[in-house]
Amino acid sequence: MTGSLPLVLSLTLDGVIVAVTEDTPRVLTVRTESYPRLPSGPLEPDTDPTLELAVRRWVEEQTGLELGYIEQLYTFGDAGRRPEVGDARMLSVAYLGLVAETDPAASAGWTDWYDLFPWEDHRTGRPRVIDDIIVPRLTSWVGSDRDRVARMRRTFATADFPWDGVRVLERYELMYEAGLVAESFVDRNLPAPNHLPPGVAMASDHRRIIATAVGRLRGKLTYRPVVFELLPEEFTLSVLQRVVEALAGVPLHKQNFRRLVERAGLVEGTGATASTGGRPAELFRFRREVTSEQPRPGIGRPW
Amino acid sequence: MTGSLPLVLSLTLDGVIVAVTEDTPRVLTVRTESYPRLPSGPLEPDTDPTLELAVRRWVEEQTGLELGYIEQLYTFGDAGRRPEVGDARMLSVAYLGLVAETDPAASAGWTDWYDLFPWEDHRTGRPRVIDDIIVPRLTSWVGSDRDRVARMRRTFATADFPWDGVRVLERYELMYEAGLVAESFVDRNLPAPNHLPPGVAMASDHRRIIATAVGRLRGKLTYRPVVFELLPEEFTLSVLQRVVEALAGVPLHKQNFRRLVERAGLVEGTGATASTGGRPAELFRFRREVTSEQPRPGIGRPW
DNA sequence: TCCACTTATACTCATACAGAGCAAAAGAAC
DNA sequence: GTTCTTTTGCTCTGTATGAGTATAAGTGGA
Repeated sequence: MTGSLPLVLSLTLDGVIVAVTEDTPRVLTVRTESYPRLPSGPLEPDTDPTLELAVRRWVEEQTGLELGYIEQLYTFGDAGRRPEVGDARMLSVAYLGLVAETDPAASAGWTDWYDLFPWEDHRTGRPRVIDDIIVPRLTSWVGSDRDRVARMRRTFATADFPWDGVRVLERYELMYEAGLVAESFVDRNLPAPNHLPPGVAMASDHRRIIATAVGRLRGKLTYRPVVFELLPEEFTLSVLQRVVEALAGVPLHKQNFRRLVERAGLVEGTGATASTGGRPAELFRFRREVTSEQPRPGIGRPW
Repeated sequence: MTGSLPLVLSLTLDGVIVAVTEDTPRVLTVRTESYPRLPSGPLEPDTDPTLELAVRRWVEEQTGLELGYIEQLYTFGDAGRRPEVGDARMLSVAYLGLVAETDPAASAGWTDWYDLFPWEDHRTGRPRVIDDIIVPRLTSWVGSDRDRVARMRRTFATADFPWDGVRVLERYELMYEAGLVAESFVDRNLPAPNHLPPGVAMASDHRRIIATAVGRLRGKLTYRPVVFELLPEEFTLSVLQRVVEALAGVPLHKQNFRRLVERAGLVEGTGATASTGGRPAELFRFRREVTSEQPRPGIGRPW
């Protein structure tokens, strides 16, 4: 037996590619026979000069999309994170990318954030599913464990705690531990029960990775002008607001949002207008110069 | 020749372990014949269940310290990040740990942040080295390149730009590119010139990793109560303030700092006092409960 | 043509909070 | 006691945010 030593360590790159269309944030996924997965593949040590370029390569190969903005998200490397693989130790470095939506190759498609995490969309109020299904089921799992009680309160905003859009991963992990997502069972080779709360499952720990990405992006919105990566060259302030709301998952006060964006010098009017069904709206474009003018541009933290 | 195939991929874990004593933030380093390095070592796929535990293990083996708080920092994996290694592709996952200072084993020691980055300490005003040495040398390297001009302005706060303590990595990278740190030369097997700005060099890209850690920690201070990991059980508000100032690298307004900390409910008095050379100060302790009370505790963002 | 409706935009007001400084309190050193 | 040092309490001001009111400028239908 020559040449094939057992692989003890393998490194995969996962891309969480986000776009927003029709007020819905979506993530790029690859279809499989079972659960959908993120575009991903191993690092080629000899030909991929950087991890980032490797992600770009895999995403393009599997979905046909060329990426613009991209940043490293997290490295996942716990033993048993992919029980389906067995002997090899899987490590994966996940990246977050943002694109203005375009059509991917046929083998790929877009999956709505809020199909993955229905409890995360608070734009039209607190989703019914939280108090109708999730909190009751969590409550019985939590029992009288002080720590679990605190986690539930803080993540799902029970007992007067305010909702914090950034805690996406904490919420997912709580539900995972409590056996409220399909992955809790799949990972242990158990059949998923019938009456789980809604929420599309994904392969491996990809839903967890996406939860990390959603939280990161929501946080970043408030202190870096990343939204503009998701928008066309020109846009109305309402469109901008709706994209931000879609990502943040909460509604924003329209007048104050405008004030914030304009005061921060993030945009400049183009003179042109777009008809909207009501009074026509002025078109704006992102002022790339803010980066070199303002100390830390971003869309404040009203949310 | 049997059994020794070329290693194509190796995974190392690096720990950036921070402590603050005598108003100086320090990072745990291991002495070597040449440049000091971070405690680090490869992942043992069969015995390290998680990356985090592997870091803890390596740090303890090499320095004798047991870690408390720890979080993942970044994964470095560019080809050529360790030119000294040659054929193997090195990947490293860095972690940031915080401890109340104790004595490490003899082979290890503490290195001051501000010996590594003398330009980062603005507690007693803008360091002379910036305008006397760094900015002049950068200016000639920058030339008329628009992008470089903007980077210098934003990172080193020239031309009325405010100083941003978080941009530690950006500053280090600018200096690296401009050939103002020893690593620029070491990495290319060139002898380092004599008249570099002050700043202790480290092995491999470890100074870059520490720069990442410093920036991350400075940022995190403002929205998570992490300082307390570095403090003893009981402390005066002045001690707390000095530790925060040491990390942030900027002076804080004493009265406002107190107001902030107390209003946030981060601490509670113990009744006891400590003599200080002036009026005795009350001793406080961290209120761990804030985590479950406040939505996002931290020490505001006055800095 | 006029009216109802929709969306965009301008402005106001109360409150909270950050930045800055003054002043008193409580000990130590002499 | 007096002086010095550090802690602690409090005030004042400007600015940013949260929330709401009012007006502008289109569309579509009666």
